[in-house]
Amino acid sequence: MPAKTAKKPPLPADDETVEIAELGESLGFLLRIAQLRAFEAFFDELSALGLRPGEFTALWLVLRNPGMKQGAIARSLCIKPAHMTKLVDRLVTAGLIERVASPEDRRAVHLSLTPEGETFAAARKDDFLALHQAERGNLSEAEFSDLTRLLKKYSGLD
Amino acid sequence: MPAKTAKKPPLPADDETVEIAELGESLGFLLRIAQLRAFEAFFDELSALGLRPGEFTALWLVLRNPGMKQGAIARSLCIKPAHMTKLVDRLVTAGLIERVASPEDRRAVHLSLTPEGETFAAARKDDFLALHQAERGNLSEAEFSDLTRLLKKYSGLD
DNA sequence: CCAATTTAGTTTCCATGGAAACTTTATCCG
DNA sequence: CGGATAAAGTTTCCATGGAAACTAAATTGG
Repeated sequence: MPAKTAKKPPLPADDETVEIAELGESLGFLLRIAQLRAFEAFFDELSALGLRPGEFTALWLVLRNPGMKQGAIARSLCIKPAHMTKLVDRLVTAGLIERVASPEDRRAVHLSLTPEGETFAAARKDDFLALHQAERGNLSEAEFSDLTRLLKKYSGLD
Repeated sequence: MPAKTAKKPPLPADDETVEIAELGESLGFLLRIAQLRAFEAFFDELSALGLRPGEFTALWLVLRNPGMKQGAIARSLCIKPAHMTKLVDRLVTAGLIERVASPEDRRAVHLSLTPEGETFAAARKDDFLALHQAERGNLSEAEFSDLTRLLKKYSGLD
């Protein structure tokens, strides 16, 4: 049986070692795996919050942009309108944010934190910073900053 | 109406420009946005294929690891067993791969390409390489290679 | 100023993918 | 050997998120 040359030691073919081959250069694949890791970090750190990643992110953005229209928040997070409606519903039900009808445009809705939401965000600020540490994983500070810079450039967020 | 100045200068608050703030340093957020871009690249390039990213990836791995057990493929792609069953079902229905009962372990299933699958993979090899180009997007060769290296390290794929 | 178009958000429906329970087979250990 | 446990896949059910159709309101062109 021909030795299945893996990258490091010339492994004999066992029935578990899979040759990833070109996938190791596939950005789509690597991004998906990396996102799984990042989700793990999120839940390790913030599972006690009762918020999922999307909800947490939206809450944070409302904190930083009080009174912004729902659609503007959704676009900046690349969340589709249909999804945003449901996400905001959950945050409203949780008592963290509120919808305010726009005086100038009666179709539009402005989002802001409730007093409970303010309290919640203030209390969780440290968790958020801890999350950034946890997200770094096994990367050095410099590697982490390279990685975020490259991802921003790739995504067109510069 | 005030001119809506672009992203850079210290903007007065208009009702569309959202302050991303700390999210710009959140790896989870950046990975999600980057993955959306990568999906766009995939569909721009390979939409005519009739395969979704996961199916395409699984097919490629079976091509590179013929006869491997279904579970081993699933683990290496971080696909859960339940999902893998459905994904393989679709590829079998499409006539591209086949399940072969294992002679040593009657619970296990080995996957391999059908002749149609072989033909398909051979014909699409160039598309796969073109996809890698498309995935690079606006990154230079060096940046792309840095990015994939950092993602692999972060994901523990070294 | 009114019809046509566009926009904000919601609703409904569907596809993707995970969790848990289950079936069948293999392994472990007394 | 034979019961307990573990493992490979599958099935069922559920949560997440997108597409399309819809409502209501704003804008635009004639």
